[in-house]
This record gives sequence, structure tokens and C-alpha cells, in this order.
Amino acid sequence: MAKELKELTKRSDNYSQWYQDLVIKADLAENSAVRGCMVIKPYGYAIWEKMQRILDDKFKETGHVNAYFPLLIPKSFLSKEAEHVEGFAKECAVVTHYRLRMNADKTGVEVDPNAKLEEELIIRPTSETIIWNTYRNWIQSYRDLPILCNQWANVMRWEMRTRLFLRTAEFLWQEGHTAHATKEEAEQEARMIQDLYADFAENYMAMPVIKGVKTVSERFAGAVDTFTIEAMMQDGKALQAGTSHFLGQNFGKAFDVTFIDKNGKTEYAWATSWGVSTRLIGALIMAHSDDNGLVLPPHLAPIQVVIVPIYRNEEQLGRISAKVSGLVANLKKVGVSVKYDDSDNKKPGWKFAEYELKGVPVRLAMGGRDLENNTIEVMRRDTLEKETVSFEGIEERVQALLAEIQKNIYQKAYDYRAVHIVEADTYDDFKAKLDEGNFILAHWDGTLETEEQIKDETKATIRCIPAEGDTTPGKCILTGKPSARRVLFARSY
RNA sequence: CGGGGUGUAGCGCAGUCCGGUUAGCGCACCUGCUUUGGGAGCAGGGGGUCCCAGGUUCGAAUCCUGGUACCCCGACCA
Repeated sequence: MAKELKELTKRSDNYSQWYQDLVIKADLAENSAVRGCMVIKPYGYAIWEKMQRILDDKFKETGHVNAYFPLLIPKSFLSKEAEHVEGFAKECAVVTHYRLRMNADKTGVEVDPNAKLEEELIIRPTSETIIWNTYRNWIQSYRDLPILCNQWANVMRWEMRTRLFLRTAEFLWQEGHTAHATKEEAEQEARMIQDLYADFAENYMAMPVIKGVKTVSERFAGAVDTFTIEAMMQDGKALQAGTSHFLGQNFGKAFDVTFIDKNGKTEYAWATSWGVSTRLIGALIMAHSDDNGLVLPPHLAPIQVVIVPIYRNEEQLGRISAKVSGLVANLKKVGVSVKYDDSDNKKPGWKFAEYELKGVPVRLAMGGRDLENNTIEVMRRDTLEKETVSFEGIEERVQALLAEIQKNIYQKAYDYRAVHIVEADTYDDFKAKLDEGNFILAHWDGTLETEEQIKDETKATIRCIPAEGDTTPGKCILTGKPSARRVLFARSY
């Protein structure tokens, strides 16, 4: 029995440990030799590749193109936009030298002090600065606009505490950077991307999200408005799954990016930036997994269907293989990713447990009994239900089941969230409901001080001012002062 | 950067308080036979700078001093 695994992945005692163990056991990632960085293992990377492909298509459909900008950013670039520096300066890795040399006793290398850089280079924590420095050369006239670029890249932020996928020192992401001739167009772009992210989260990740706008204190450094999608994890904590920023003319002004408009007037370009990262993999894990391992939505599962043969001898295996080979081909033909695992160094029971741990949505098993009866066993990962069905028409059944699992996983996450979003009208009630693992809709007087005090006392932050929902005014939960509407509070990752 | 904890085989750990044969257990690995419908059983086998440096001692995984790495809880953050 899988005693060891069961012990390690028991969620009850420590959700954080459960998550960490799950990532490692399911073969998604591991800590690297470099502090705070992670190795994304092949199975974990396959999930990221699926996400990339889907998102990339969506970006292209909405008129964007891919480009690539340098990893290293001159230090001076970072000081050009005041708020941006403020936000990122304390977590930047800095390149100071360009050469090593043998040390005196020839036992290793040391930094060559003669190779000190005149100007230090920053390893990008995000690319606004170097991209806007480049855009200056690309933009002269309103005819050059809009520029709708995206890049797939790695970035580095020297976080004090890290956790696999959720907050690593280095992470992979896409960052879109657009330049526009008008404020309205840029704002519309930022909102459109927020919708695109929400669509991806809900329809592909099967993870319901709340769209909204960040408060001043939670806003991206250098943005005028930050649009967010917030997801609920199974411990009731919030995870920011994607952000889209309307940057106004802040970067246009900082990097002197101007253009001549239709009336011959010089104007600063309007900007947006937006991104999602490998954190989405962490979100996917925490949103759906159970104590048996991952539960992956079919749209993102690297393996959607696994077929396990159960046999007593070579001859029987041969008959099973012959019988399922057509099935494998048919499923592949309709775009289902299927793995026939006939490896003979693992027993069926081991394989069952292994593919459950990896979150494979559908498992088919065929043995001697099935050969005789012309049947096959079907197991669905989301509910762990299994049934033995006729082999005829199994392709259609599998396809329908995949669609149903996709829907069911979403519904389950949605239902969980529905009972864990509650309203609170007194501060005591607020604290009590927060401790029970809820998102809380409550009134807030709109001041930074109140937001800070609630954060200090309860560790809850305003996740967003929701785009939809109740907008009736009320009284602030802490101060009793007038509040325009309820906002969303939660503890977060 | 503060508070706590842990470094012993690939992984997970016991042994440390109270120094004493050859450093042990589970998983994994290798060989053989039997097995295969929920992480197989039996038998045999391989694998260790006990985090590093120094000290105490007849003798150190164990005691002392210094260092270092990682994990957890805060502060910080996508």
C-alpha cells in the first residue's frame, strides 16, 4: 500500500506541506541548488506548454505578436519611473562583473576585480523599462500605433521566502507590453486582457475567478490601474492568478516615448502591461487536487487518457495490446492524448496509483475478464468512480467523459467557492469568518489607513474591488464611515 | 532581517540527552524464484567524507567552539 504517500499528502495538518509534497511527489518540480529557484520537471513543464499554446493562440487572435527583449537591464533604466523603482529595487539581482579568473592557489575561480562593469546590470524583474526604452525608437507617428507585443521569458525577483510555483526567485511567464495613441484604447486593451485571462482560468483551468480592480496600495508599481483575477484555493486563501495594468503615460513620459498625433500635436504614448506566470500551475494544483494527488482538467492534462493492461503472461498481453491498438489510434485521431502503459516492470496497482497521483483524467483498464466479455474498465479521476462498460463505442464514451470531467471540476471549485464567499457587517464577524477560510465581502471607507490596519490585525488584504456584484453603499466595517460599496477581502498567497 | 527547527545511503528517518564492538531501519536499487483486477511475496546482495573546520578524549555521529546549508513561522511579494 501507498502508506508513505498517504501520510505525506494528508492535508489536515499542514496545507502548505501538503502542497509542497504534492508538487514533488507528482513529479512536477523540485528545489534547485540555487536558492529559491526550482527545477520544472518534464511532467510539470508539459502542463506549462499546454498553457502556453492556448494563451499564445488567444494573444494572436487578438492581434498581438511575439518578440524578445534582453535579460539584462542597465541599472539607470530602473530609476526612470519613480514608483517602479520603489516597487522593484529591493528584490533585484545585480550583475557587477563580466569575468572570472583562477584564484591564487589554483583551486577554483574568483571574481576578477579588474572586470568591474562601469554600469551594473539588473536581471529583469519585469521588462517595462527596457521595452519602453526600445519603443522610443519604434514610435514617431500615430501611424506607428498601436504596438501590441508579448514576450515569453524568465524573470527574477529575489524574494525573501519562496515556494514551488507560487513564488520562486526565477519564474517563467509571458509579459505583454502595448503602446497606444489614446487613453481609451489602452484602457480597453487592459480590460480585454483581463477578460482573456478570466476566460482561460475558467474554461481551461476549470478555476472560477473574480475579476476586479486593485486598490492603490495593491497596485502594480508604476500603474494607474491594476486589473486582477483572483482565485480561491481549497484552504480559503486567495491567489492572484493574473494581472493586467493600465499604465497611463507613466512609462511614455519616463522614457520619452512621443508621437505626432493626427492634429500634428506631440503626445506621450499610452501603455499597458500584463502577465501570467508558472504560478498558474500552482493555482491549478491547489484549486483541484485531493489526497490522492493531482486532479487535472482535461484541457490541460498532458496525458488525458491512460490505458493499463492487466495480464498473466506474454500471450495475454499480446491479445490485449492488439485489442486496444485500434482504440489508441482512434483516440489520437480525434485529438485525445492517450498513453498505453504496457511497461512490464510495474504492476497494475502501482500504475493505478501513479496515474492518479499525476492527475490523469481518465483511466482505462483491460484484463482477461474484459477480453472474454468484450468490456473495458473506465475510471474517472475527479470522482474516482469506476465502471465496466462495453468495448464498443468506447471512443465516444471517453470523449464525452472528458468533457464532463472538465465541467465537473469547474463546478466543484465553483460550488466550494460559492459557500466560502460571505458578507460580514461587523469587525468581529469579519475576523471569525476569515478564520473559517472565507473570502469576505465587506464595506470599506476607501482609506489607506483602514486597509493597513485591517491587514495588520487580520492578515487580510483587499483582493480587489469586484467588477460585478453588489454596489449598494454602507458603513465601513472598521471605522463606521460611509462606504461606496463592498470590496473583497481575503488572506492570500 | 528576527524567532524556531533540521543536516546520518538516492529519498524519508532512528541513534545524539548518558561517548564504547563492524552506524541501523523503511522505501528505492541489483539478482533469483513465485506473482500481476489497487503501490506484490520470499531469499540473497550493493551502497555511508554521519554538513564543514578545529578542539576534548585511549576512543566522537554523540561532548565543546566556530562556520555553513536547508526547512518552518513572521516582515516582503506575481
